[in-house]
Amino acid sequence: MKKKAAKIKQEEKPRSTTRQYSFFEDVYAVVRQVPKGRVTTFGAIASYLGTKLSARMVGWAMNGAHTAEQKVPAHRVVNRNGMLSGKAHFATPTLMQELLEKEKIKVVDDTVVNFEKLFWDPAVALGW
DNA sequence: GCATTGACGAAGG
DNA sequence: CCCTTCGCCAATG
Repeated sequence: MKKKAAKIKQEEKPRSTTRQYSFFEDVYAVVRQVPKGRVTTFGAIASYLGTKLSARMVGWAMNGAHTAEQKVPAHRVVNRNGMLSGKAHFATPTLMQELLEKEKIKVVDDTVVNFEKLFWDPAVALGW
């Protein structure tokens, strides 16, 4: 992977509007690294990127995920409850769940079963 | 350029 | 325990 968000923390980026993608790429990079059969949360990603206080931005980044050139396994990203909060943003309301089930992840009532066990923390997996 | 919104999250009522 | 409010920051109207 050419792009990595491994050491964004030390990156001192200007808050200029010139960023355009920096933030988004970081999110995509992390999400793409989520192992199959695992899930992560907006908060975990946000925290890893150093913007834990604004998990919403991660959501926004995901909003543009479908326009990303490279696929982004957005279905592996759920909210802190393990709920498929973004399922409504997929092509079909059931697509997200189907993709997860394809990875052996059980989904009941729009929530990932054994979410705590399947939770993949980028801060830990990628090395904080 | 101000107001509203949003795939979140934590706290308060 | 359910619902509302607030914070965060970028995008959009």
